[in-house]
Amino acid sequence: MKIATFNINGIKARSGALTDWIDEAQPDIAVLQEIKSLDENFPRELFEDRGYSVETHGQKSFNGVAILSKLPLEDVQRGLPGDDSDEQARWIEATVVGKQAIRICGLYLPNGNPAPGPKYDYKLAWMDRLYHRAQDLMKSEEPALMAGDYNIIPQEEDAKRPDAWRDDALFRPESRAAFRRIVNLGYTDAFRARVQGPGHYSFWDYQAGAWNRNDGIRIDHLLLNPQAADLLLDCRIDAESRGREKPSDHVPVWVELDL
DNA sequence: ATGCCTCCCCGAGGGAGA
Repeated sequence: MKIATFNINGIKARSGALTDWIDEAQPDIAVLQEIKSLDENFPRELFEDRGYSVETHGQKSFNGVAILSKLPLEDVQRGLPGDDSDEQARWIEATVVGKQAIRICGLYLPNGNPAPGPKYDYKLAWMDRLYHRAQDLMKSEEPALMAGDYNIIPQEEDAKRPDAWRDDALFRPESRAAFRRIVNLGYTDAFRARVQGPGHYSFWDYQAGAWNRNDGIRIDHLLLNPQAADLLLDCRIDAESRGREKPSDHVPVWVELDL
């Protein structure tokens, strides 16, 4: 089973690039971030016509996440637990049953810039809530995966120019420590379980020819709990899609699981 | 890079992204 994450930077602007990618990559499941759309405005028929079930958690203009799945999506939950006053649409999860069941979580972690400041405080508070959800998924002892735009550069090797990101909310020590605190519960960064070394990125800025200079960062991740990591067959970044017409600034990252 | 694009709002130009 192929499970992908893709920050599409607006469903309205990306419907063509997204359906092209889906038709070629044929993911069984795709979690999407930054749909920037209300649920009622999401063009679900584009995906239903291709055989996908569609669940969205959108908001007007900003953020918004979705799950597409060729198998039924069960027990759908919207919103990350831990703060009922949080109105930003950044979390959706559902269960999919293949050879066995897996809990699929799609997330759009706050950017957090400028740091320090209230947006950075929100990022770290959100990551604390994520830690608690990750803890519960660990306790379940059932396969679970948390995939999305983490807005975290885990290590220096995950940026072409780490010094340019030193004071950025994506790379500050507190951000990386909060990410490691979650990983250290026992999660596997699927990409790093399959590919080592520098030069592998999932985001390139639209500005200053970042793509042409391969000036990227790796911030889109799939974290697997131990029961899901047992099933890991492969993990890849579809970097090539960044060079196409009207691309997102992120590219898809996917795992193949023995499910 | 306190911002070189691109997205969204809609019908100008500002906020947000990373």
